[in-house]
Amino acid sequence: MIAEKKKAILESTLKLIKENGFHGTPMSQVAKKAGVAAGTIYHYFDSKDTLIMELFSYTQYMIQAAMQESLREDMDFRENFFLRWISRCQFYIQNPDVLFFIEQFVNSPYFPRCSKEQNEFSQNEIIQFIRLGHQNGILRDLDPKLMSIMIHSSIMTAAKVHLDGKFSLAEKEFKQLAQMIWDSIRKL
Amino acid sequence: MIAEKKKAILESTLKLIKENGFHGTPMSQVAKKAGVAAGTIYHYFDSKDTLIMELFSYTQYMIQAAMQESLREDMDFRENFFLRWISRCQFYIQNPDVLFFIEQFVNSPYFPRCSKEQNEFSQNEIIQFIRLGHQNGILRDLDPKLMSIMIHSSIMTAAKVHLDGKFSLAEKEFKQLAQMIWDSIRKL
DNA sequence: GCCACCCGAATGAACGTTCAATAGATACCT
DNA sequence: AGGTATCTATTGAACGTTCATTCGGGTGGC
Repeated sequence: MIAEKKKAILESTLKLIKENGFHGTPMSQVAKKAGVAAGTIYHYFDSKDTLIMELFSYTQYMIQAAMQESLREDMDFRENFFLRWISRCQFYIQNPDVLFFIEQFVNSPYFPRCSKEQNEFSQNEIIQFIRLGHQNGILRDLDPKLMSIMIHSSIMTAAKVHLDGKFSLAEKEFKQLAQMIWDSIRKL
Repeated sequence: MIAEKKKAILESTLKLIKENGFHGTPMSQVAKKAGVAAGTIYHYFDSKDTLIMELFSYTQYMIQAAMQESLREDMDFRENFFLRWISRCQFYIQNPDVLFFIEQFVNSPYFPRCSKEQNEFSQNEIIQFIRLGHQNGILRDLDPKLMSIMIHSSIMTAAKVHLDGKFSLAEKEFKQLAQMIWDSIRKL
C-alpha cells in the first residue's frame, strides 16, 4: 500500500536517528541511505518535521501490527499478561531502531504536537486489557491509563537494559521481570 | 565554587533544551539567555558537545546533593524505600528541566560516550540501599543494578505523568505507586 | 500531452566556532 | 605609589560550513 520509496525513506530515517540522533541526521544522508535524491523526500513529506512526525505514526502502526499477531485468547488473565509483556519486550529487542526513536521522540518537543489518538494508539490494546482485569477484580484500583503507562515504561526499560549488553537477559530474567510487574498491578 | 557565568550557561542550556530540544537550541540563544557573549561560552567549554556532556554531570551532581538531604536513618526498610522513592519523584517534579534533559540525554548518542562512573554516579545510592535489603532477606533475588534501573524508570515515568498534567497525581496516588513498586521488589 | 515521480545542483539561512580587541585584575619591580 | 608586564575574562562581528529546502528539468506510463 505504502509507496516503496516512501517506506525506504522512513526506514532509513529510523536507523539514522537511532545512530546519530535527531540532529546529526541530515536530509542528505537520509536520501543517500534510502537510495533516492534529496528532492524526492520532499515529494512524500512536506518537511523534515513532518517526516519525523509521520515516522512516529509509522512506528506506532508497526507495534500494533506486531502485537496483534501474538494474541491468543485461550489462556487465563495472568498468563495473558505475561505473554503480552514479554511479546512487547521482544518486539523492541528485535526492533531497537523503533525503541530508540520512540524514546527520543516522546521526550522531544515533537511529541506534544501529536494528537491524542496518535500517542495513545498503541496503548489502547493494553488499556482495554487492564479494564478487563478490573472488571474481574484481579487488578488494583488504579486508573487504567496510568497503569498502562507504568507497564509500558517497564517494558521499554527492560528492553533497553538488554540491548545495552550489560546484562543480556535470558528467558529466566524476563519472566522474573514480568512477575515483578505482575505483582505490582494485581491485587495481593 | 563554580564560576558565576559558567553556572548561568549551564542553567540556561538546561532550560532551553527542555523547551526546544538538543537541536533547536543554538549557542547564540544560550548566550543570550545566560547574559553573556557567544564567545564567552567557549571560554568555559570546548564545544557544544562538551557543554552538553558537562551538563549531564552537573545534573547528576544536583540529584545526588538533593537526595542526601532527604535521608533519615531512623526508619525501617520499607518506610525508607517509600521516602526515597517519593523524594526522588518530587525532585524531578520540582526540576522538570533536569528530568527532560536526562531523558533526552540518555537516549541520545551522547550517553554512550559517558564513563561508567558518570552514568552510575546518582544510582549508587539506590544500589547500596538495595544491597542492604538483600542482606536482610527483604528483597527478591535480582541483580541490584537491574533492580535500581527498573525503580528509577518508575520514578521518572511517574514524574513525567504528573508533569504532563493529564493526571496531576496527589499524595494518595504517589503512595499508591510507591506501594506498587515496593510490592514488585520485595519478597512476597 | 498530461501527470506523477524523480533527480541533484543551487540557494540562502542558520549555526558552531574563531579571533582580534578590550577591560580588569594580579604581580612584580623601582 | 606609580608604572609596567602578564594573565584571565569577556566581547561580538566575521568566517566557513552545513543543512533544509527549492526548482528547473527529465522520464515513463496512461
